[in-house]
Amino acid sequence: MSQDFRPDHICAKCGFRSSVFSKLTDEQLDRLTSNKTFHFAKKGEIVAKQNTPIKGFIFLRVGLAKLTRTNPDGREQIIGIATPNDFVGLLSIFSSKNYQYNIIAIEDCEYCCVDYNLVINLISTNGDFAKTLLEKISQVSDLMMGTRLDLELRQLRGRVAFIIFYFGNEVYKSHKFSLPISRREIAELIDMRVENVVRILSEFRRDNIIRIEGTTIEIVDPEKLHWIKMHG
Amino acid sequence: MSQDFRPDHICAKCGFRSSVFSKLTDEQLDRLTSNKTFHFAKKGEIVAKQNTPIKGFIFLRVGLAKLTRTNPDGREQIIGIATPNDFVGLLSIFSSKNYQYNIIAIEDCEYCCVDYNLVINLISTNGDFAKTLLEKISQVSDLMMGTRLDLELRQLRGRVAFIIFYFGNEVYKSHKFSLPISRREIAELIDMRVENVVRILSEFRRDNIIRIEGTTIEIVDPEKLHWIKMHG
DNA sequence: TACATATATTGATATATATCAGAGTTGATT
DNA sequence: AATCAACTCTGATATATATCAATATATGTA
Repeated sequence: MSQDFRPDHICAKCGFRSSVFSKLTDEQLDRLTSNKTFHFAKKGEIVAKQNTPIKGFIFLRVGLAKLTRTNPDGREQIIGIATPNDFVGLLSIFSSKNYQYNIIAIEDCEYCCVDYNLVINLISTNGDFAKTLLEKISQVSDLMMGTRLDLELRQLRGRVAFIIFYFGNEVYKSHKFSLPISRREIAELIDMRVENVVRILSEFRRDNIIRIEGTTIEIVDPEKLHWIKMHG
Repeated sequence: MSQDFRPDHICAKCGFRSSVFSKLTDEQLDRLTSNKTFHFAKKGEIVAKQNTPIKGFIFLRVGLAKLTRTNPDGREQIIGIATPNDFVGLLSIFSSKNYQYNIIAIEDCEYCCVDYNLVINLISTNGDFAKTLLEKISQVSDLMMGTRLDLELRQLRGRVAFIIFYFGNEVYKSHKFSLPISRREIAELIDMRVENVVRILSEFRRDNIIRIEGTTIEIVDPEKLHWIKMHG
């Protein structure tokens, strides 16, 4: 985890300006800019660790990260994937002094960390900002909960189709993309076993629904994939 | 859903006073009191309906309610149980104009409904209140998400044990209680089939872990139940 | 009371998923 | 080049869960 203050990075010009921080005054935004730190994380590096103190708000600018949870029995669970311009770990940031999840880069990442107390202060002094933040938190948690509930209804084929669809349509917005996570991680993300992930991917390939070359996946038959996602 | 203004119910003396509304001034609390409505809902009655406009913040005072979701394929999913002094439907209230879930009484309920715009106004004008509300929302969503993730890891026996434990320890705080939901509803809550709920309950009874008399359940062997909850 | 309707229960069977075993593949390190 | 570890893949088998069928029990209602 390297750090770089990058004075050239002005929060006002950042992608976040348009969403959560849109209601801040110029003065407040300046304060934000001078109280943030800029970081890099290489693929595999830990951005935040479960059960360690929350230092600040983490905003993912570039790359992908996974949110994971290590269970008492040692089993790893991936809760979700964070994409650029996401608040990460927003869910638990107000309910606990510690991160509830691990945040781990699954692609090389750039992210900002904004001081916790500054944001708390902004909430108290800027009601519109507080409201915008509430909306954002509500959206994030709603989306995550909805995704988990959707997944629970599906059986394995449907879940695998779901996750391929997700990366193709939501993350990379292309029918051909390089899967950023291993088969094991897919299994951890959609609550199944590695062998079955592999098996079903092979099945999809055999049925000409997808093409697989190394880590690259190409969706050949989106309609069939979508059907499986909905009815599999 | 009957309505009753009950002038004798002063928000300042309500259970909520101590949690979310603790940071309000007396004047603000007065405004709250005069802008809330008081309601009853009999067991089975709908308090709020999925995809209908959000009227206000619903605070459950007495009774239990279930949060449900009707899926495209008609399958019903219970997301969670709301207990007295809970905000209900808090998750999506800021992210959508419509309720994302149904709220249905599973016991006779009393609840308050506070005008949406008033709360929004309080957020903008009272930073400490905004912060408290953020914390509460964060807690609620964290708890719900954690519960879903916990359930996903378990197989059927573990899930059934989980839910009996939940009602005994969290809701009724007694080893003997009357189950407020049907077998079907248990199945919808922990994502399994009615027949298997029944089967596993019978199994628990046969193994002298619980006793069943009609809707009444008595936890006879809490240790064994807890073991199954954790390792089943 | 009698009827219709939802719920509860159990057993037999089919299906879905996990587990186990083994072999091929890749990537990093020495 | 050799080695190791993690990942990928496939087949055989065991286990968990869903489905189907049938009956019993409750619950509400005309």
